[in-house]
Amino acid sequence: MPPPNVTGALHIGHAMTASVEDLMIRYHRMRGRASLWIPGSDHAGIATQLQVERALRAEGTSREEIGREKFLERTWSWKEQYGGIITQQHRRLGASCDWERERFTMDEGLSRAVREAFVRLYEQELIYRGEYLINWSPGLQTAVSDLEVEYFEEDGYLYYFKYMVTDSEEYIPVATTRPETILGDTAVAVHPDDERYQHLVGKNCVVPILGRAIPVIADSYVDMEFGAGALKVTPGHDPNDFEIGKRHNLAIINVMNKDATMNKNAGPYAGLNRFDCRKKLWADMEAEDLTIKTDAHRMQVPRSQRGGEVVEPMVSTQWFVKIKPMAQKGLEAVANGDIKIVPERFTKIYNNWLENIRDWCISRQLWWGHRIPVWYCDDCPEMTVARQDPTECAHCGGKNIKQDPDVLDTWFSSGLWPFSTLGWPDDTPDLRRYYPNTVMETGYDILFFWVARMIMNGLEYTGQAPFQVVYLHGLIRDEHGAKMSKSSGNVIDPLVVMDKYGTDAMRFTLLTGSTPGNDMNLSLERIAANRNFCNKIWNATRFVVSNRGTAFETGSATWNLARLTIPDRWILDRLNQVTVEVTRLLDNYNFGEAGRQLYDFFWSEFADWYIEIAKVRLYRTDDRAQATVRRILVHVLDRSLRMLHPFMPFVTEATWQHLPKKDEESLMIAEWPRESHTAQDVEAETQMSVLIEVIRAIRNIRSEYNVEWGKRITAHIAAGSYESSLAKQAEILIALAQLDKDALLLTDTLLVKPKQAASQVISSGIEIYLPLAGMIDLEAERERTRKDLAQLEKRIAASQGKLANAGFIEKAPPAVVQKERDKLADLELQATKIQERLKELGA
RNA sequence: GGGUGCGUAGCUCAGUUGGUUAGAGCGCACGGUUCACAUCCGUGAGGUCACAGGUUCGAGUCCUGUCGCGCCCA
Repeated sequence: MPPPNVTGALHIGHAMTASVEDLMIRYHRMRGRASLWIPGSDHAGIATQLQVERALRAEGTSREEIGREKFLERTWSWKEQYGGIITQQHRRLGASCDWERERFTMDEGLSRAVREAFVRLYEQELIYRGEYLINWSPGLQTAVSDLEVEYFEEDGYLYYFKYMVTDSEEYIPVATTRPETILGDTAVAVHPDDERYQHLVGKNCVVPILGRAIPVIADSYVDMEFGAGALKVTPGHDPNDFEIGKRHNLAIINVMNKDATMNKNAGPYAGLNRFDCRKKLWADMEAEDLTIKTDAHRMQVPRSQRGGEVVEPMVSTQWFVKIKPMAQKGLEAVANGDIKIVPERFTKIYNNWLENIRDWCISRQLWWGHRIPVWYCDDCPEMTVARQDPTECAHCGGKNIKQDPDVLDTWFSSGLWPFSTLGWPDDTPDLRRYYPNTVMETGYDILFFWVARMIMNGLEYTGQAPFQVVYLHGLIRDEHGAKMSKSSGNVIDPLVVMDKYGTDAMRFTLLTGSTPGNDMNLSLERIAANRNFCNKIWNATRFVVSNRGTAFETGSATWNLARLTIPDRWILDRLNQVTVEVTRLLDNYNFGEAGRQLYDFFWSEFADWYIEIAKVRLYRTDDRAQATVRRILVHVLDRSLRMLHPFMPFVTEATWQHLPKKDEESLMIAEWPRESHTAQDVEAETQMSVLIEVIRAIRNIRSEYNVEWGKRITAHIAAGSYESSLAKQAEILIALAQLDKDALLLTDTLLVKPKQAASQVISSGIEIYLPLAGMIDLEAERERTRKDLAQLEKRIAASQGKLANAGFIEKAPPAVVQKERDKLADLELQATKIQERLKELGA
């Protein structure tokens, strides 16, 4: 289970994650596989620290005031107080994980894993400390990784100004979106092919106001079309400029303090914040006639994912992981099939990210987290990096050592989750048994943050891919596709949903509402519909249980085929098909489709038809027939509940407990239905579809003529070759179509067709006449019949066209051609009957 | 700029390797107090599958392009 933030509250995304994972774990558990699902939470460095700091502020103090030790104590007690909330909420979702193995990223064991990981990487020189341009969050006062920065398109200005060439009246026009960084410029760059400025390359320009001399360089990074066609280079405050600076060996000048005010390098602007400095500097430049113009401009503004303030690229000394070698292994593991990503299209995204990855800045200027296990020595320039806290410098033996004050990125520890939770670095029985894991499931939004890092870490530390399959689910949006956010007030709170509609309804909605990897627009109407489905399950069970009698057992005994009626055979056949289909779909991670098929089967076939048909036999007195139908009702219900259980554990368990059972105690550990290998029962399918069609046709006519449902009516049916098979279902037909038992006329052909009757022809040319005395409007009847005929003729024409096509006959599979021929024959038969009827009606 | 997903009924979405008349839920219309269920039952209306080409005997499904929306990366 992806560890949620320890201080967080359950949101709909967690509910989605838990639902999908619980579905998988329950499914595989029922199939008898060793299934382990480890819950836990991560310490969420920044988020948690911010919350505790807020609490301190409310008390009129601050973390600086109480000091690091007190602050950590305070944070631990915060964790004790609030950390349990989300696990309780997960229990409510029905998450059947292994609660005894619950872990927390700052646990002793997991912390030891972090320490081990860091030291190993350091020893392999995959970890280094360096001064680089990082993303600095002035509000949070810490560095953040590239992934923690989000870019927003915002309106700004493009400022055009003059870079005066030293000792000359000439200038190079330059455009920038951030004039305050002019103060840190160390070059002006032009494109090597740019004829306008070639003669100036090698000369110097003068930094406005400050008067520093900086070189004009040529670099093909410059876009001649953009802005003024030349670029000011500020290696200290822009990532691209930083790269250019490295290429040209430029000086790096940092003009800002850590709180984003200008420092002494900014000369007269020192002390101003970055935005005030921008205004003042520009005004001063205008006064000196160095400005050209300002244009409105849409630009990409980097903002902190947490605090939301503008992130400042700044040069700073931080710890980094040299990620390329690890990324390479991560790419290979997916390329060679050791790891499969579902849906597959995310493989490309994963590859693309790893191919262009940059070193990972792992140090954070926070207190809450795993402290970096590095000690600096006052007596020598060396550092000590150790698994155990050292008391002296490993190099000179000096006692004056100080630990690095920073902590590690939270993802550094959660990236070890697949094995650190199993006891790594120790060689534990759990690690041996359950590592590598089978499936990693999570939202695609943390593919990079977490999944990719787990893969790289797993390969690096254990030499094995940490899991075989990565399944990514989509994100939940509101009913119109907008992101849920507190500010727009469209957040759906899973706790509220569970109160109102029940956990099962919410789970089923989340699981069936979309396809793998695709976002889902969640609406309350849909949840309500699925609550109704829960109700359906409940009531269907009530019906079956109240009718189950006492004298039978469930089980896998084979059926006495000779005793089964067509509807019996049909529902068993359908059950078997659904079992095969649902199992296949679940094995292929098509959870939504599996759920939808179960829904349709249970409601539209089992409840709407089989149960209704079953009543006919249950309410009459033939004991043997009753026993058979009861047995089938229980069987189909039992199998359905088993298959529905991973989707909706509560209602299925509660209902299933009312069914007769042998030695299985709980549905949670009951056996998953096995498919029977008997052949498809085509006969039952055909006869049932005819029966259903006849019933529907009669109901249709009744509805059109507004015949009261209570009124039993006469029917004459010319069923052709279906006469005898339909006759066997007469009782059902009478019950479900509300026919007058004594007036039903069922023959192969009708010698005398009732004139004053509503009629309909259905497939196989079966004719249905309902003599509705005094209700028939012959003109309306002619109209209806004509309409039927017109539709039929359209289909006949289409079918004939197909069969007249030589290419179709030759190239299409024979089965498809035969099917088309059969269809056409049937349509033509129907058309003939309808034409006869029209003649009778005098049209 | 690169990549990727989506565009199917009024709304929210399915549609597995191309092959009956393209489906569901909600909504809508009409009718229902049958002893599981009004959180229900029955019947019905409603779609040029974004657009334009192409491949194919056959395209919602495969290919190319266009338009619109979203996301990721730069």
